[in-house]
Amino acid sequence: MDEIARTAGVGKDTLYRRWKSKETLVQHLLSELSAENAPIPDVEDPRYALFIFLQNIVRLNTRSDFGAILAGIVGESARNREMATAFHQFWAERRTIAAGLVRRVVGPGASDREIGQILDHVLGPIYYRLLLSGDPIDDEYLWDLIVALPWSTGETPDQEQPTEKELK
Amino acid sequence: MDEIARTAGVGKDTLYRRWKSKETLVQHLLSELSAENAPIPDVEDPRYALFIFLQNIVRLNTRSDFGAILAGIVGESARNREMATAFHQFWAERRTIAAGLVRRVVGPGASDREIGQILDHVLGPIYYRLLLSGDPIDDEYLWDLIVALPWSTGETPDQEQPTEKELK
DNA sequence: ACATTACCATACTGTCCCGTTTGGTAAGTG
DNA sequence: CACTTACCAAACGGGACAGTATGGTAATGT
Repeated sequence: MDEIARTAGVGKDTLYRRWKSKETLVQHLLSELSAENAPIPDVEDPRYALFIFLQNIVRLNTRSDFGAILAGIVGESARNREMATAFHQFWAERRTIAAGLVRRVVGPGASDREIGQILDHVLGPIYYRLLLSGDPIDDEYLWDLIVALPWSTGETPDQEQPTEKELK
Repeated sequence: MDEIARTAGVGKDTLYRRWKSKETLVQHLLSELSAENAPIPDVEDPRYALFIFLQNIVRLNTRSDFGAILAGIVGESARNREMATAFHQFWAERRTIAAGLVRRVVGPGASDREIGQILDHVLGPIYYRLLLSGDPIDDEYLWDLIVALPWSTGETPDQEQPTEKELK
């Protein structure tokens, strides 16, 4: 808090006038950063859109302080009940966003439960590597995740990956 | 620390005589608890063995303080470099154990990279729910994870799940 | 019997950090 | 000008926690 106020050139007073507690601030911060740095890609191909989305998530977690913040919240949620609920609510928001992308990939026939499972299959390994094992995540890994989606539409996807240039 | 000493009926003095710092204690604790509460199941059926293994992981994280400890370490690893390396090493150990179980499921033909990916597919969703989304994990969910293994041997597994009684 | 050692329990120190309070400053309003 | 409002900065209070120090107790060794 002190550091946030200092680096923001703002009084802690002002922070607490805008947000009721540290938890609400963090929750707002997570949603804001996520929406800004990992938005819904404006791409027509469903799989490619999902790929870019995942790529942005990885970039956000590895190239900025977001990953460290996230890890810190995980630890704090273990002891702080309010923080835990705020954290879970954040993930619920993010999941609905990602669910739209996934549904475009697997088709509208999938049930909510199926969509949820697919989300776990896509996001789980990513955050498992980011937060726990520490193994690196490259584009090929992300693409394999998408290709391996169990409920993918039957058409065999071409394994070719988009070049770095296309991402921008 | 105070709580550990108190619940253990031991003086904090003694704790610090046996372990140099809190970090070393926690590291020892992780390996010990994992090996003790999530061992390699002595079951002949590979999928069932993997199922029990995952079930023990979930139980360890939800029914004891292990989950909270784990989350705390995640947070601390974000700022403590030594803790991060020790943490990653812990996961490497655990992965090799789980890799043996997975290899029994998918057959000896799988490469190390494939095994690694499968491990991510199995463990990722579990820890994603445990640490991040907070969604509950029941036996059906675990079984679906195993059934969905992309490199499973061709035989279609029967969806029937083992009863609670068989677990002991 | 005496010294040493191991040990539990508790108190203590230093640190960190959330949230509040206070003092001082500048802008806007009547 | 008087008054309110918003704001930064710093200090403060309180609680949590890691690690150390101290006192007392029991066992062991000589």
